[in-house]
Amino acid sequence: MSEIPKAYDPSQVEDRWYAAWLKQDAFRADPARAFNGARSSDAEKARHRAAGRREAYSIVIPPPNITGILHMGHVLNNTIQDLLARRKRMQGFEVLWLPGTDHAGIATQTVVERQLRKEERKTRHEIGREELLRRIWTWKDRHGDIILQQLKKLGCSCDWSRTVFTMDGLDLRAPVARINYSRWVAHVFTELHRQGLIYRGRRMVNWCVVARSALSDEEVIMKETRGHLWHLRYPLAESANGVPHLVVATTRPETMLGDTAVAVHPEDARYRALVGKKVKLPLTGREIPIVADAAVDPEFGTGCVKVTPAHDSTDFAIGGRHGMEQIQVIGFDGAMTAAAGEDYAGLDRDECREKVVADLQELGLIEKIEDYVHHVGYSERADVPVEPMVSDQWFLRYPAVKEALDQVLSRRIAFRPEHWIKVYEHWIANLQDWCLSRQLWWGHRIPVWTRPSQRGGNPEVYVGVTPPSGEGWDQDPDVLDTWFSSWLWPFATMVDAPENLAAARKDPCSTLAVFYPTSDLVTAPEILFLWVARMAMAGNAFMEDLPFHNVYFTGTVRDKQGRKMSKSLGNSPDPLDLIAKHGADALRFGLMRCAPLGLDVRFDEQQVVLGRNFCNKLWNAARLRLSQAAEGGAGPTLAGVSAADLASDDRAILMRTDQAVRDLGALYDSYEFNQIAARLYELFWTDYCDWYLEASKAALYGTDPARKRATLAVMDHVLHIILRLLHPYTPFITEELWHGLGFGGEGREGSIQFAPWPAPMAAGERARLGLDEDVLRFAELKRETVSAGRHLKAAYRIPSGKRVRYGLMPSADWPDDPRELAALQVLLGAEPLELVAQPLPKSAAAVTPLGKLFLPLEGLVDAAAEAKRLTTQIAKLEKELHGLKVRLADEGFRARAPAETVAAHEARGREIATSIAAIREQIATLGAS
RNA sequence: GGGCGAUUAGCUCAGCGGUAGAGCGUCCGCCUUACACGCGGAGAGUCGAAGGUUCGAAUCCUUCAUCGCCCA
Repeated sequence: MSEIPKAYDPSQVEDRWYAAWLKQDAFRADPARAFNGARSSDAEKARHRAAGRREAYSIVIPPPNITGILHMGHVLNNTIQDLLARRKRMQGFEVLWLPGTDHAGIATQTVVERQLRKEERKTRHEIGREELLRRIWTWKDRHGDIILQQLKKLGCSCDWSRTVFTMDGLDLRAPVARINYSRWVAHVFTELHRQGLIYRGRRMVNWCVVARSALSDEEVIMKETRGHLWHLRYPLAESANGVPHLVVATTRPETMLGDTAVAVHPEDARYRALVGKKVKLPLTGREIPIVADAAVDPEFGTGCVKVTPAHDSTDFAIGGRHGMEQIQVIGFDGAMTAAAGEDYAGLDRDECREKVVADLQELGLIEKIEDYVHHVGYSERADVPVEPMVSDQWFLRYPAVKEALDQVLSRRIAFRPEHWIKVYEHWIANLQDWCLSRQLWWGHRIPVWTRPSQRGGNPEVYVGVTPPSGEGWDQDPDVLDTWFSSWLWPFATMVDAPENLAAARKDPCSTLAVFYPTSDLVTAPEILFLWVARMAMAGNAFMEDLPFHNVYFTGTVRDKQGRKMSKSLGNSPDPLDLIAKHGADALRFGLMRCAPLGLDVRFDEQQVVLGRNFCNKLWNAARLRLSQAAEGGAGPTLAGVSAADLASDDRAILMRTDQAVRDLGALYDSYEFNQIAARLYELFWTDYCDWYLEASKAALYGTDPARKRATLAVMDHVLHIILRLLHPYTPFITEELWHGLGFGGEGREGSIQFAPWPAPMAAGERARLGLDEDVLRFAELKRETVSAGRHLKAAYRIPSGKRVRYGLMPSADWPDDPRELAALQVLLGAEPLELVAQPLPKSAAAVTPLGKLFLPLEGLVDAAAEAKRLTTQIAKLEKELHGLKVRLADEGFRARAPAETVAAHEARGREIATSIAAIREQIATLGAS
């Protein structure tokens, strides 16, 4: 015993086991020994099973971005995936958890460009496209899989041999990729283009001036912003009815330099007479028309709005309807263009705003400035205001929209929690075409080539997976949105290249045939549109099937005060620090314990401490068992144990364990991971440690070898189950103890990872061991009795550990069984516990379900205090009794409530009345003692 | 402005029609031969507010309030 440390030290255990698991190839998924359950009839399943094949279970990881480092959101997300995967492995499934990373176009290119600027004071244009890409690949070599290494510290059981990167196939230094992911991206583009769903258009798009690229609508975050509403005076070019000027209200005065009109609502009587006339645009001298357009909201400002077709999407539409010119005054870099006029050209858009306002003010053309709260779109990555900009881009009309919607509405794709269905439905109903092109270099280059036509006219266009033959072709310089590669993730990670899709489908042992569709997807709701919805469409469009059966949406991990974790707040703990301090098991268990389905997670390091304490408790429960090893039984089996060998505590823990096994099944079915953790905690800590182990000490330290043998058999049986139930949550310590307790064996087969998931006990076995409801009922009476007895000690300030004499005057429920007396004695810390026929004199007493309990105090008993204590108890009981009586006296209740309820109330009433009588009796005897 | 979610003990959450629960924190007592990362005991809630349905509501319905998220 002494060689096993008292406190559990995870640092000695976790890395060792992770390395062992990798060596055993424990996480490798082999399609050859599996079959696709979702696509098999019952008869086929039976045939597969007979051939020794396992049902497949698969998860694809939401690929973290190569610039990322592990944060609490990843820990939550990946712990959930890991515990799903581990449980399925134990349930006998062939599990594929497929890992990988995504190339994060904007983020990655930004990181490397920043480095370039800092270290060499160069821009990407100075070093050129090829050199920049070379440098990003080098950067990726160094940093790209940091996060995957971190997931290993967390214990994630991914099949690392299948790791995919969304730009696999593009690295010129490694031309042969296991999965040519990039070829898939080009293939899908080409195919959708062929179907006419991808087109090129000149449109108003969201422009990020930092990335100098277009963004999709989903990459724009609307932020509430305190700004101003500037009311500008635009003088009329020729006076009309004595009106000197119009007042237009705007949140962006700098755009006035690009105004091409003033617009009013056609029904607006105030301005009807002015439509068709002109105003003189201040600062530019240009004359621009006053037009009528229904898009104008007469309630906004003065009802007159300035129209800037090149810099506002509503104005773009108005401009289109009225054939207006688009004057681009803000450049793609965010600085004012020459078209803004020589006073403003070259200024940053923010500086320009200040100057325009100052200049107008000087001219007396600002009517007023109001504070104004409005919503401004920000670039998700660069966190700067997005500039609406007209440019030529590639767009996609989404494919398979109907299928993707129907599958979610019909629950064929089940969302958990379900309320995300409505959000999904709403988004689908309001779909806008997806702007696919990005003006970046890092990513999948758009597979479109053009060359000038030989005979003049429109240039030739070629779209294809491989470059066209012939001379003079130029490839589109832009790359595709990163999400345009991510949306293929569930299947493109499973087939080496699109041209082999048909073969993969036909081969029943291919990864795709076995593992697609995937089973569960675990992700954050923030990417419901960016990723989940689009995967559903891509799956249907290219696999003619949904990509996953279940989608679990995690909550957001927040700090104790409910704030989102962020770098700037510094409130985001480093998970690796937490692992170093408390262990990965502790982090996993602690986090899962406080992460409810459908709610955000309030995280605090205290939760991890709780996890650590739990692991330590587990460690010590195993130590207790090992300290008894010399007299150990025949391993984790109850086969040699008969009902007669078992005391009520043995039966109770067997039943509670069995009940937990059943409860956990239902909780896993409903993805209530925090409840699972709580249930495990209760079973192990409360039921097993606090009650069973304490009671079992009567047998362990007693003199009856048969009792001791039976007790050890029960301990082994229960520990054997508890370790397996806990393994998905705390994989490392359970593996360590599995072997420490001698349950495991050599190699992969001896690992707890492949030990069968505990099954509910068969009815026959329950009957054989005498496990029935009466056992639990009696156990409850015993708990109440013990609590009452301990309370007596505490009430008289007797240290709980001090062994003192107790007397029990048993009630009718007391079984005539010396084993019960021995257990009760240990649980009470009594020495001795005597059965008595008369009240013990000079005693404090408690009325318990199993009898009157006396604690002799040899003159220490304070009759007044004792009377007060007992009277308080009576008051409590009487209050409850009163409530019951009122209800029972109610005719409506008697007439309408179910008979069992009435009976239960009556029974409880009798019970209370009996207790009250007994306590009164005790008070009456106080004076005599 | 539209939609969704939350509101239960100091904190984090269970309970979702029949006597208000857990963990943590607090207080008191204990180094009781597995564990002080522990053990025993105690105190603590008019279940956000107001109506309604019901014999009975934390639980179902309506309205409102506050907070959060998504979409405009």
